[in-house]
Amino acid sequence: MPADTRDRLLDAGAELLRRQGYSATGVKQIVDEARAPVASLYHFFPGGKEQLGAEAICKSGAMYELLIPAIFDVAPDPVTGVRMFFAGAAEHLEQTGYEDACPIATVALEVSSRSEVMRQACEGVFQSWISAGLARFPQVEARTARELTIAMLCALEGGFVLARAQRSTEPLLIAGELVARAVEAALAD
Amino acid sequence: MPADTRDRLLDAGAELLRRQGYSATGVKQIVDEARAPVASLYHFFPGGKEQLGAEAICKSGAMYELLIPAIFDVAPDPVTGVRMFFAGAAEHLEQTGYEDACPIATVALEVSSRSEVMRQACEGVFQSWISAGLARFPQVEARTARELTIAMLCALEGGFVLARAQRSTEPLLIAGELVARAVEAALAD
DNA sequence: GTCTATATCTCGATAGAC
DNA sequence: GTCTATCGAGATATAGAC
Repeated sequence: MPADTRDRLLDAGAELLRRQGYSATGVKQIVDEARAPVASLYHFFPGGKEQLGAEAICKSGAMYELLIPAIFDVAPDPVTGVRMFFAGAAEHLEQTGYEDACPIATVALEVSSRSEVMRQACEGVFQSWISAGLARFPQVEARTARELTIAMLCALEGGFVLARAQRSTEPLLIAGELVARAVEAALAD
Repeated sequence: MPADTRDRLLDAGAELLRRQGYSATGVKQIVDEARAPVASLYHFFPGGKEQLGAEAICKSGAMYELLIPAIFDVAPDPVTGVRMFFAGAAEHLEQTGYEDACPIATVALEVSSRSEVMRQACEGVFQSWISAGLARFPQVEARTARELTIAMLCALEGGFVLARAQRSTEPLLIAGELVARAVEAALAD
């Protein structure tokens, strides 16, 4: 039983946005991938490509956010959690031929100056990730937890940039180790 | 005395790639910005948009690379150098309305899976940045210097991603502080 | 090297029948 | 909700005169 057309469009859009970004992704490509007629896209998303894109970003963001507790909850401690998080990202990236990195990073860089709708969608996702990450560092004070989370996200996103260009997981793992040690130091205080 | 047409095309292309990425930048837009005829683009760059793009990325990369010694040389020590580097990036980003971030990051994410020519151009730039950064940490052993440099670039690139989406320099400064402390710790060993 | 003109294609989006 | 057909614009690239 296939998901309904609206869901298929969102999922197809999300996947294409993740891999090629917003500008390079055409509505034709989305509907083909979703096996949906063109008219359906404009039926479900009267705002066209931009509305579909924004909703796809939000959905991707919510899915990806679930990884944070999923990984940290099985880790023995936050430091190990950080290492596992980056190792998992590196493994997935490699297994997908360096295609599946962050679901929103490309779009965030691309359209932040060109579409306020898309930019705000990305901003919302980052905010939700920061909130979710914050909760993983209850041992330190709120301000420190916030900074550690933001630093972790920066390291992760930047790691993806270098890793995709170099077709190597090395930058991602080095960035992860940097964050792990920072968390370690914060917990020691 | 204006630069010759080829240079103007490269500079215009580099600026547009930095701000909007590869897919969103049209050749028409490049020649308009460069005040050059369309035919000139194909005269100087027979490989079309892709060749111009790759050369623009390389040129941007070489320019940006000069910032590394320019900043670190006037800094009293590497730790301060790192802080100044991130502060400078944050200031420039803010002053340009969050437009001028990394000249190659957007392209690196966008086309790494779609154009091998462009991907290799980005990879080459990152390699050269790593080499240049390495030389700024002569106090530690080569392996550590390399890891610090890569971590710094990851933090910088990721900081740009979050900063552009959030229209705030906060992520960039937090990421810079993370790296500064890591350098501090490495120098203390 | 630069000009004008254009070929060919794909883009996002819409119309109207069903 | 889905179909077919198509709009107008803009994309990359090329041709041929100068």
